[in-house]
Amino acid sequence: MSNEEIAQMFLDIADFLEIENVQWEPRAYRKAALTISSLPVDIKQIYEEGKLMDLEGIGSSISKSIEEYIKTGRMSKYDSLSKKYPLDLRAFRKIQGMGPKRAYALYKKLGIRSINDLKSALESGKIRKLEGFGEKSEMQLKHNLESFMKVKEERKMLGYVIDYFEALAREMRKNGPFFSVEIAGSTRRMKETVGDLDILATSDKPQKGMEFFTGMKQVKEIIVKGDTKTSVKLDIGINCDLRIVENGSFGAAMQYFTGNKDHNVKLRKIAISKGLKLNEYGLFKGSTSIAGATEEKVYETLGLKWIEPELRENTGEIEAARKGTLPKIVKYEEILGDLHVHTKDSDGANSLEEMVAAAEGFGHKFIAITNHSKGLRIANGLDEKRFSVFNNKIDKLNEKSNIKILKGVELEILKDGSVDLSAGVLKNMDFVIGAMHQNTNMPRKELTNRLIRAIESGLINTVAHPTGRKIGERAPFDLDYESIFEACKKNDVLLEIDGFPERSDLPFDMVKLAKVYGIRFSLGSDAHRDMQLRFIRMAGAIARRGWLEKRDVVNTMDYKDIQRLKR
DNA sequence: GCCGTTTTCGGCCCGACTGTTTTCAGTCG
Repeated sequence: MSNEEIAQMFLDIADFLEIENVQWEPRAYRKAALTISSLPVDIKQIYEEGKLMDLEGIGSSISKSIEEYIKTGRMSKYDSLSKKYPLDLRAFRKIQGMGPKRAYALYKKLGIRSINDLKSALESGKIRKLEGFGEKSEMQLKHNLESFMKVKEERKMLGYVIDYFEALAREMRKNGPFFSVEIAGSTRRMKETVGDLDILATSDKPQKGMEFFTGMKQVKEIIVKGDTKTSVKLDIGINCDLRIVENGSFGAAMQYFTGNKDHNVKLRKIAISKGLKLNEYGLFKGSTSIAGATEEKVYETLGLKWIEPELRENTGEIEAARKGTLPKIVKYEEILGDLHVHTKDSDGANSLEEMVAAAEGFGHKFIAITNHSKGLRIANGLDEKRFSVFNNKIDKLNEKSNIKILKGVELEILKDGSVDLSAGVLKNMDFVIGAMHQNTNMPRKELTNRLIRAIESGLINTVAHPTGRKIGERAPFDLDYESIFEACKKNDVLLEIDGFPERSDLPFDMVKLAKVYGIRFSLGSDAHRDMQLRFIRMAGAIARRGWLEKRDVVNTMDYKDIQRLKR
């Protein structure tokens, strides 16, 4: 049982109800599904605390369904509907242009239940003869089915594609018939993963703008093309939407296309409550636009302070903007260095000198080299002897280096919570990251105690990638995070935000939770080669999305103050 | 089915594009 499973069941129910032309309920179930799939904790835990109804979009009826499923492993509403409509909606949902109604029409008329059924029906040419379908629909479905089979459309990790995105926007600015070109959407919010790229432009020649865009070498395929909206598939396998608006609407459009959806819905409701209407073209009183050229004016007219894009997730930022209590989140340029970097002395690809030179190129003031310790054999971890030789090398390099190199280690936290290097060696280190890499499938209580013992040892500065999750690969550790946070606070131990894309750990929602405990954070790229130093930006993004301020992030301090951190 | 800065009842975001339609339904974001 997982949050995702329950979320999928609710999405199925929403589709079933849509087939039955039920009004509004599909929306309610979809909202509940979204809430559940984005929970940072197991929903069972929330159920056990009796707090299901506190969740957004979950009321008495849906919470009863969740309870039934947790207790019995079945959900009667889902069971009866899925019996009535035996369709593989989960697969169909992933095919562009295949909504619940079309799926049902195909089932009713041709008995299509699965992807395979759909495939053979398409091959036999039966679909084009159906009422409501035609040759073009059939072609389109064929095409979209193919791309579904080829790549199971997945989200990309932003850390890997953001440079490509920005280069694309730069090229449009430089050579296209646009006044301005800006990236919006989840990229602007700096979400860890993105499903597509949203670009917004202004131009007095929208048609020419769209021509230019669809003719770019990165564009592999045109999905839809109009004067204001065009969607394409890019060569890196991700869709890109371009919207062109007039200058007077640019702020409203930036607001609208930055999202997220819930944030926007709430803003529109505020507009309605003031007798106004908000859409991507502006904020309107009747048919008169009273704001729209800038985002600031749109927010201001709604009685809100402008909200940083990274905060726009409808997790309290609108209320804070109304009350004027928004945090002054840490700026990217306030992050002065990187506190988690490897060299080829353990499992990195570049030498110490190369990494330091690259860090200087990135504008860092300092960098902590944190190679693995001996317990992590697979990563060629260093023992006491190798560390003392390596640290001497750092001392020497520091004499001529333009940036400060901190002596660090990513220290293995063993099964019993002890660590694998002697206190003597650790004393000479500037920055110690404690990490669990092995035997992490222990029961929750044991794993929690193991980590707490390390936190209380007085030997580590920070807990590396605290949840251990890897996006799309590995689930987070089964830990009692509240106890971990309490222990960190009590012992003045930091939590790391690891910006390596697959890790993105702590995740931003847990950063926000941990901040409440008064914990401070260290940011690291976890770079294993020079170019990966760029991932510090992603760590900064998570910090911002977690509402952290400058004082919450030790990377904003002078290196001398980092050396003086308590251990 | 959910929710409350009008409301415990009566609303629920809204516009673009496409295809198969002679005026709109379905899908998407």
